[in-house]
Amino acid sequence: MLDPILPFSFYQKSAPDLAVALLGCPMVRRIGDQWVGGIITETEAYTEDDEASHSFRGMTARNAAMFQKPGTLYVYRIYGIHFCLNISSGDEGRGEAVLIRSIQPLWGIETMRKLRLWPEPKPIKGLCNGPGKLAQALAIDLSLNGVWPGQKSDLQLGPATQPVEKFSCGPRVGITKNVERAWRFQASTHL
DNA sequence: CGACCGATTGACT
DNA sequence: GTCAATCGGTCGG
Repeated sequence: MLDPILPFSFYQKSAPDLAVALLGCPMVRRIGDQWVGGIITETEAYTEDDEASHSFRGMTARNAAMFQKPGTLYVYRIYGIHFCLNISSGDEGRGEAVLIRSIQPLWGIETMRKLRLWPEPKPIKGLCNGPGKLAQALAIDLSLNGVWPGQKSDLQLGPATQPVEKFSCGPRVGITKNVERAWRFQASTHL
């Protein structure tokens, strides 16, 4: 587990600001009595006025967590087979969130490898570098949807030990609307 | 109610 | 480069 964890006030930022602030932060997930995870390296921001966002057409049963208090986890199923992890941002009642796209795996790599069904040794690089892969490696599913990542939670985030000084912006991946909005953020240094 | 599509991935040509 | 896997939201009849 992490100590300290990110406080509520950390999440009280606009989605793009939070997306940048989360770069370099550790994220861990409890698997049995073990904690696995790594450092966040890539994020994307989504807001209510954004056609590419699930919250664009208002609150539904699926996206309700986006409108809950900052920090609340929003997990949804994509293409019927994968899960994506998001973190609610902005004020409560606003449908904003940050998609966690990639982490640098650091802790419990063997456990994550098993969860990803990797019998053979492969480059660690491909273990968590994508929202679906990340969710599989950390066993993220709908049981985490709506959860606030606190001290007692099975998923926790902490302040960056070594803040990210350089990052790049670019178009978000896999969307067809608002493609000109460069709200994908990637840490430049591999930490 | 049915058709279509999506904040993805991995296997295959 | 193409394509299937397969769930739930959205839109049209």
